Order: sequence, then structure tokens, then C-alpha cells
Amino acid sequence: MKAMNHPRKTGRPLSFDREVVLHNAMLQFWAHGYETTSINDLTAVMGVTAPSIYTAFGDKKHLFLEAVKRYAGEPLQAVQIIEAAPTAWAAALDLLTSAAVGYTGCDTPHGCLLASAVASCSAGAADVQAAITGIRGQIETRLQAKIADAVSMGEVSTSADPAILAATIMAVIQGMAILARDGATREKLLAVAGATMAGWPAARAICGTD
Amino acid sequence: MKAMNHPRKTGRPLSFDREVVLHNAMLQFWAHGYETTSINDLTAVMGVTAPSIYTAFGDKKHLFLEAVKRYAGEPLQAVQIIEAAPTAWAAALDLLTSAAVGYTGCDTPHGCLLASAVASCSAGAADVQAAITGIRGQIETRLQAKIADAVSMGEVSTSADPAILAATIMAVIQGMAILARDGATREKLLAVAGATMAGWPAARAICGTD
DNA sequence: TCACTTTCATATCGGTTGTTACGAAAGGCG
DNA sequence: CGCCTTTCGTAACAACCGATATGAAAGTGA
Repeated sequence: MKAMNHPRKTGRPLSFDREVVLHNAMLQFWAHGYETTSINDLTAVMGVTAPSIYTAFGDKKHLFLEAVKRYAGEPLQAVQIIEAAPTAWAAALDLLTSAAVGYTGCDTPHGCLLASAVASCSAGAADVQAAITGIRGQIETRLQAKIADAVSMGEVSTSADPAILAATIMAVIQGMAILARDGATREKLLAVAGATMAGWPAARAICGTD
Repeated sequence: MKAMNHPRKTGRPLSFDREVVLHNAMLQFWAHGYETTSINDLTAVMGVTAPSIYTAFGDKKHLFLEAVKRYAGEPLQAVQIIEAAPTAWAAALDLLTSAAVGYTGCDTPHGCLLASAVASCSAGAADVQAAITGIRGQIETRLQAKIADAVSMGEVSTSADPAILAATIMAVIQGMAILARDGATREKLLAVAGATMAGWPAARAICGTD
């Protein structure tokens, strides 16, 4: 239980930086998905032979899950964004903005690892798919709660359904990942984010019918 | 050149209905993706042996492309919906509604074949991925044109950017596919569609600042 | 009935998948 | 120096991948 985090004292030392090769594996999964990335692909990108991968990460599934953890953050970066935002409106905007930026990096694949890596997979990978679904669920649940709080505090129209509003924001975010994969620029995605926030329901009805 | 469409006159007749087995293949690709569906999976679902598949459809790639054609329609069903709509507003609503319904059928997999089947694939399937991207591009281009016409005719606010508006609708549609895959109900997706249309920019500014 | 054409089922091809034995190599510790 | 632990590269495993060679079977037309 104690002192498990310091480097090994005995035995042959690791010849590679575990964080670096995990990062490279993450980029490969990001670009080409989970089941559609082979161990051979991983050895090429990570610069490490297959047995070393298995001793360091277990098997392909655990390597992927660790890459997902590195991608999404722990605790989830998206949840941190929601928590840090002063309002639900800001939370939605920050999520959309960070998505637009993160999906169009010049040093990373376009799109979203969470959205595409297991978008479809064989029956044998259903558990991995469920893990990703669970991450999306955590984000949506937390966003929904943030919106519900905003409604009760008068920040958002009481006629707005927090669940639907959160789901809509999630849909735009996931959809932006596909647009980015198809070649959409960062400016275009940021404009989509802006257009989405333009439809955000304000505290009071603004059409004069209330 | 002539008379290529009538059934064969000579030789052993086909023991299966080509349309039926193609439909079953489409469902399999819909549920489990392109590269993540094996020929063995297809033979099981189609009820046809591998050699019969190859003589009837060529190879796996052509079978998939034919399944895509069957899924998306030819001409594209989405484009037909846009053309048939009386207004750009109706086009967007009809697209969103048909997506919400189509992604949550009880006799079909949840989600969208176009959105998930090649969301990520190996480098060897880049051409197949490009074909799907092209389909999305056709839909978005046609929707953008419909919106541009509406702007010039005063149906939509002139401050609205047709490209951004079309991209936003496309993002919601693609995102709804992921929500459906994650288990979202038809009612939830229809509500997301409604919330999205609630943000649609009307012909005149409605906030009283014009 | 006898060619002829096409599809059928069986069995198999070479290549790739994820995964692992195996022994040599590289360090810390006595 | 040798012992011990851990990782290294090589080489291989069974299972599966997409795709076919092969010959029997099932029809049409003469």
C-alpha cells in the first residue's frame, strides 16, 4: 500500500517514457479509433515493441482506457469547465468553445476521440463503448444540473427544460466533432458555437408575450 | 448496353433476394460499422455464404457502398427533404425531425449509419470515409443554399450566415445520432430538435433593437 | 437428353489480428 | 564479483481477416 509511486529500485529500467508513449498511443486512437487501430500500428507510433506495451499497460483495452483517461482528463476536463463557469450560460459557451478549439488543433487529429474512437465497434468491444458512453453521460448530467440550478436562480427561463437544453448542447458538441473530422475550420466551429449560444433561452421571455 | 435490367435467362437462379440480403447487410453496418463488421458477421446476418456475397456485390467495400446507397437513398433522402420543404425553416425542422425518428426506430439500430460506420477507420479505408464525408457535404451544401435563398427572400434574418446556420443544423443532426446511440429516446431527440429550431433566426430581429 | 451458363457449398489461401514464451540484457544490491 | 529483479528483442502462437479455387448442383435452350 505504501510507497507505490516512486520509481522501481531494482530490475532493468524502462527504456521509454511511459507518458510519452501513452500520449502517442492516444493520438493514434484519436485518429484511427479503437478497434481499427492494430497493435502493429501502436508499436510503430509508440516506438515500443509489443511485449513492452503489454507489460506496461496490460492489454489493448487497458491501454485504450488509459489513453481515454489521458484525453478526457481525470477528473473530466469537461466537468471541470462546467464547475468553474460562473453561470450555466458560461458553462455551455466554455464547453462549446473548448470543443471547437480542441477539435481543430494543428498538432492533434481533427475531431474528438470520445466521439469517434468507438462510434461503432464489434460486439466484443461493447464494454469499452459503454465506458465512453458513461463519460458522455457524466458530462451531460453535470451540465443538466448546472442548468437546473440556473433555472431555479432565475438565470435561465423557467420554461426551459434543463435536460433538453443540456442534451442540445451535447449534441452540438458531438456534431462539431464530425464537422471537424470532415475538415471544418476552427473559425467555422467557433461560429457554430456562437450560433448555438444565440439560441440560449434568457431569464425572461424576450418576445413580449409574458 | 440494352436489356441489362431483366433477370438472367440462363444459368442457375439466385437462391436469395438480393434486396433482402443487402438490407440485412445495411443493418449490420449500421449497428457495428464498416471495418468492425467482418465478412463472417455478414454471412451470418445475410444468410448467404461468402462466395455468394463476393459474386453478387464484388468485395466488402462495394457491398458497404451499396448498403450506404440503400440507407441514404438515391437521390439522397435528406436532399429530397430539403427540396420538398416550402421554406428553409421547414427544411431544417423536417431534417431534424426525420433524423430524430430515423435514429430511434424499433426495427433498426439506434443512431445513424453515416455518422458512425466510418467515424474512425484505418488508413486503408480512407476512400470509403471520404465517400461518406462527401454525402454529408452534399446535404450541408444544399441546406446552405436553401437558407441563402431564404435570406435573400426575407424569410430569414439577413444577419444570419447561411453557412454557419447550415453547419449548426448539421452538427445537431450528427450529434443526435450519438445521443441516440447512447440510448436517448425519440421524445428526447424530438425535444432537442424543437429546442434547436427555437433558436432559428426569424426574418426580423425580435429583441426590439432594430 | 445434352451442352451451356450461372450459382451453389466446401475448403482453403496468404496475411494479419491480439497476445505471449523464451532467453538475453541491464540495472541495483549483497 | 555474482544474485536478483525487471525489461529487452526475437520469434512464435492460435484465431481470425478478406478473398478464392474448385467442383457439384440447378436451372435454360436446343
